[in-house]
Order: sequence, then structure tokens, then C-alpha cells
Amino acid sequence: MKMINREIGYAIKALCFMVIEEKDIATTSQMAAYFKISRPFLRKILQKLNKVGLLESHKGKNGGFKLALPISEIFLIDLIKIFQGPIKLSGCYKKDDDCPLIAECPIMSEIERLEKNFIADLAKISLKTIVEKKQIEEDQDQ
Amino acid sequence: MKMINREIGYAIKALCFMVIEEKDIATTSQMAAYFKISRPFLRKILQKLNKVGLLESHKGKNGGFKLALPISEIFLIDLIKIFQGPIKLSGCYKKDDDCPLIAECPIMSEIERLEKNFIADLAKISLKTIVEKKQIEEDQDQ
DNA sequence: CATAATGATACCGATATAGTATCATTAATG
DNA sequence: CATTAATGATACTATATCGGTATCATTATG
Repeated sequence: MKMINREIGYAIKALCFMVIEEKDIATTSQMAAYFKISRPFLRKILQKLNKVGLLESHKGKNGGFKLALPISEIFLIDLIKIFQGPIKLSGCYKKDDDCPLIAECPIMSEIERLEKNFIADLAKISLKTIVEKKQIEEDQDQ
Repeated sequence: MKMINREIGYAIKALCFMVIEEKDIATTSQMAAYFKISRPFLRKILQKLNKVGLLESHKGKNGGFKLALPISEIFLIDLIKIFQGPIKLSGCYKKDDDCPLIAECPIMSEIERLEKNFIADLAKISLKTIVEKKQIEEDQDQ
């Protein structure tokens, strides 16, 4: 069971790149080369982030992508939703119905409780959290 | 993102059946009919539960399955591990390496912290919890 | 007008999910 | 002791998702 798949992983890397490199605009080629990952695949990911409004895109020569929001407003949970759809830990067998054993399914209500806590925790992590944590670690290294 | 897939869902149903019906031994046919689910598929699931020691099986006429452990010792997290493998919310890009941006990946350390809490919560839910919760709900209905 | 970027889409191979199908084995029982 | 009814083991299949690749269109710079 994975929650952070490759798309999300690459999306995070690209976003971090844009913050830390402090470039006005970054291209797919630059980032794909930097991280040594598939360029067309990254491109598709960035296009998706553009569509949902997390990035701005600029076509033509010298074009590329840049952040459309302050880093404190980009949350990990958003990326998960974008690439994995809504978080549903349970497949749910309530609506499957025809389940005579468990009318008001007790398993699912337990799972859903966990799920809520988990999502609440997840919703606290922004790109800012991530990048700043990195800064702190770098400072400690020196 | 789903954590409870159909195999796990069916496994839970079957286990609950065995507890609540208080039969000495239950057959695949009975349970598949009761829940209106695929018999051969359920069979495969029960065979797996038998192999890992959660069920005892008895071959031949009047054979079937029964619980091999007290219900307080069967945990939801075990079922998840059996059918989904180890829980890994992160795909992890640490060992992917070649990631120049994030050497001691701060995203993953955040995710891993969440992951630990989540698993700890999950580990508390046993078949007993589930079944007893059901009893309580039934009592309230009356 | 050439070049270098994104936009949109269609395709593709590998893996996972949710089964189905068969044959072998085993135990009860009439 | 043969029939029946159960599991054991294993192979096959259809569909969806994941991680890409490939193309062509569009757009902006110089």
C-alpha cells in the first residue's frame, strides 16, 4: 500500500526545486536533468499541477513553470488528492450492501476514525514545512 | 488510495461470521452464500488465512474452517499485512538516490512519522474490538 | 522563420486486483 | 467402498492502474 507514488514524489521534487533554486521560471528539461528522471513524464506531472492552479506555465522560448501560490499554501495532502484522488483508506462495504452481518459496519467506522486523524495530520504539512526543514538540516550540517 | 481491498474486506466478513454464528466450523459455501460473494475467491482468501495460521482447516466431508486464535489476538493490521504486504505509505525516494535536492529527505521523515502513528492506531483494532462494537450497537437497537 | 518551450492526446508494457477453472487430496457416511 | 462434500494447490484470465513514451499542435523569443 503506497500513498506517495512516483508522480507525487516527482511533483514534490519539482516544487522544491522551484523554491530552493529561486529561479523565476524553471523548465521541465532543467528539472528532469537535475533529478535524472524522465522528462516527458515530469512534463505530464507539471501540466497537471498547472491545470489545478498550483503552477503557472509560460509557453514559447524561455518559457517554463513557476509556483502560482506561496509555499505556505501548497499542502502535501493536495498533491495526494491530485494524483491519487480522494483519500479513502477503506474501500467500503457499506454501500456494497447485501452484507447481512454488518449493517452499520463497525470495522469501517473504526477505519474512518483513523482515517480522519491521519488526514488531519497530513493536512498540516505544507511545502514550507518541507523546505524549511531542509534549511534547518543544512544549517546543522555546517 | 485504498488500504482495505476486497480480499481484506471479505476476510473480515468471514472472520466475523465465524465468531458471531458460533458454529464450530464454517464452510466456504455457507459464507459465500451468506454474503453473496464469489465462492472460489473467498476460498482462496481462507486458504491464505489458513496458511498464515489464523484459521484451522479441515478437509473432507463436514470439513471447513475455524478460528485458530482467540478473537482478541487477531488484529486488523495483520490482515492488511497478509493481503497488502507491509504498510509503506511512502514509496521512498531516499534509496532511489541520485536525488541531489533532498539528501536526508525531509518529506519522507514527515510521512514516516505520520505512518508510525497510524500503524500504532491500527494495531489496536482486533477482531474482538470489531465484534464487540457490533454487539453494543445491537443492544442499543433493542 | 527557427528554436525552444508547453498543451493535448494517444499509446504501451508491467504489475496488481479480482476473480475463474481444474485437478488432487481427504474425510464422513450410507 | 464408492459417493459426496469439503479443502489444497496451481494456472489462467480480464480489467484497471502505474509509469512511462511518442506525436502533433500551439506559442513566444530572437
